[in-house]
Amino acid sequence: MPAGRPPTLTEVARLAGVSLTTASKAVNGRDRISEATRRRVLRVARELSYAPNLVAKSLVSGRSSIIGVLLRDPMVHRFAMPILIGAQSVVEQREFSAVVADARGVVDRLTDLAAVFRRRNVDGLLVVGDNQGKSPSITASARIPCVYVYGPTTHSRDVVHSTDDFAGAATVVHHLVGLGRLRIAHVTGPDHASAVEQRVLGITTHLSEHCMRLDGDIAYRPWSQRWARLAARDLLAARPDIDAIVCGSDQLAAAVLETVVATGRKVPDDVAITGYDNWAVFAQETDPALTTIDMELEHLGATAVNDLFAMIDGQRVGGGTRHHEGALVVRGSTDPRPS
Amino acid sequence: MPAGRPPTLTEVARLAGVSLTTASKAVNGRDRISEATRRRVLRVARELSYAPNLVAKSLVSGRSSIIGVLLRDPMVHRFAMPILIGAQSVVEQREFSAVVADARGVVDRLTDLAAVFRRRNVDGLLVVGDNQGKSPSITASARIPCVYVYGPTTHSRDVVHSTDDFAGAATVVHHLVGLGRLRIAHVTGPDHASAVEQRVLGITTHLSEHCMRLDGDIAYRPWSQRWARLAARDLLAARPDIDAIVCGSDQLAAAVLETVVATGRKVPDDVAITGYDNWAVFAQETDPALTTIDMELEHLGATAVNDLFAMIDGQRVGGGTRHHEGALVVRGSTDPRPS
DNA sequence: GACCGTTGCGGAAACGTTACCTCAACCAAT
DNA sequence: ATTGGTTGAGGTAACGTTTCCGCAACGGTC
Repeated sequence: MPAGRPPTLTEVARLAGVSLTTASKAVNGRDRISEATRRRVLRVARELSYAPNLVAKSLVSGRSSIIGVLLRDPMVHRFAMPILIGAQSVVEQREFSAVVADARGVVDRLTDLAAVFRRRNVDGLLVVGDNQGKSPSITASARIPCVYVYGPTTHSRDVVHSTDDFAGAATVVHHLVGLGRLRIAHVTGPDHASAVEQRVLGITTHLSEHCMRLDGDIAYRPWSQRWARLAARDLLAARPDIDAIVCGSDQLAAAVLETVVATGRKVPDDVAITGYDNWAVFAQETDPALTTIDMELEHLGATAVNDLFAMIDGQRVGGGTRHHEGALVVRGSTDPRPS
Repeated sequence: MPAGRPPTLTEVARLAGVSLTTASKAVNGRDRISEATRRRVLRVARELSYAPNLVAKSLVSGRSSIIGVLLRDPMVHRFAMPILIGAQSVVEQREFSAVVADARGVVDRLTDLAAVFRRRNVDGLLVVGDNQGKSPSITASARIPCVYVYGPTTHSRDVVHSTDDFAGAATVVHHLVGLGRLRIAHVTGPDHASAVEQRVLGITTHLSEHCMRLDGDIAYRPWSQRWARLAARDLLAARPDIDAIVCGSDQLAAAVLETVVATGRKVPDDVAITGYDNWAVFAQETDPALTTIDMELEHLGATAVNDLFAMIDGQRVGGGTRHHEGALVVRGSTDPRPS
């Protein structure tokens, strides 16, 4: 029954017998309007199922209630999506929309994409980076509020929300030490990745507080089960009395666990194993399931966008990096209790 | 050095000594303007690094050069992201942008989100569904071009781009039969999923063309390695002479392969194993790696958006479902040649 | 009772752009 | 030389809002 074209505020005003200005005040909750008139206008608006043309609104106000989301590298599918979902939920609460683009790993494109978004009057930019290395700061060239998530930038005063890899890894070690594990080894990703580095630091720092150290050399490997299996085999050969293996990801941990079990050792009785990421298809599918760190990426995305909105609302938001600890998820690979 | 506010076309016109209208013609490549004037205007535009205000443009033209992307259920992370990437690349080529929202599995929200997008003047809608079941058609209520991807809708005349699960599964079987496999079993996902159903149909149809049939009962299981391991164990016990196992996903196949190898059988010599999805973290990490079907989701997304643009451009696009076959990727789990 | 502040409402401008129309100048054909 | 079509250019309306300002009515205060 509604006409082909959606109703305009002018039509609402005419039907309600008021001026365009008054109708605008009514629907926007402005003052200088009587309660009776407001109700009358709102009733007509509802009848026509009027909805403001956000484009026009944006033009006159200079604010679009759209934020731009820039994905540096969609290769990190698995991590970008939860962040996006978390961000999206906040965006929606605020009755904003999110336009999304990805730079396909070409960092220079971030600046170009930001420029396009600016022509669309976006009110802010969320840049989803990469915890393996730094993303270029586009804050200066963008001239609108920018928040970075899941990865550092080249500019230290940028507002960055990152996972706390140091603390996460330390938590894992704390858990293992609490269980009485003494000979702990580490199998992880490539050593040039900053997340890997931070986690190693977290592990070694925490261990040395207990006057302990990692057993054997740290196995820096590609993020691959194939390599993890080899690493585990080598490790068990070199250090047959190992009693815990901290892995840099659930993907690695799944392969390590499989290999350890294949040697006849019991998990967790003989060797406890931990992962990182709480990636369900790995963490919940091994036998026993993996103790791991959930980085709470949805929450990370949501928090980052909240900061972005604060900046959009004109509040002063201090620069620097916010670290999100994430949560330890204890499962059978370290804890023998039935889960 | 540019001023705080981006330059407007009016400013370009004034500096170039022409009227606003003429400047508009120049930058938009309209006719009724001399080549000399156009060049002069363009030069000034470049100097000021003028870029049209897309919001204003959208308001007057009624077209925003934005498309809306609706995710029915972000749970299917793994599949939605490549589709999004593929879609995005076409969107970008056309100098469009994409606004994204997800319905978090609540299908009714699709309609609401579509309404919000319409207030933003989006020129079309891409609905990313789910190959497990039907998504509600929002074509009628949206009143703008709609294309659905990765999952059927409730309305048969909708433009839908889907993976061809029937053909994909048939291709796999064809490959196995060509390798001389005679006793083929099937381990797959839950039987209420339409993709599962189609694949089973593809398998059985193709087999019966060769006067063959599946060996043993089809194992319908959750999408889980845990269940796949059990299924494989049962299968090998019931049919110890099986020589091929077709799996409904790489995730299942990885667990099945692991279990088969654990019984001392050689893959592919004794038992060939196939997956589905070409999900790298599974398909390329087993030993040997998995022969599988790559659904080419990026291409699927791109093709769907191309159709959407055709509709936006006013071309008539016939309703119905387009099936994308995907590609067979042969690896060591079926083919003994070194890869 | 004159004055002033408040309240309710509407007129008009502004946002930056495109589309439509008009107008003058020019060239070619009658 | 008049006509008629084409070309380059500009004036103006329109898109749907919000915001600024003005105006009338009203109530209270000295």
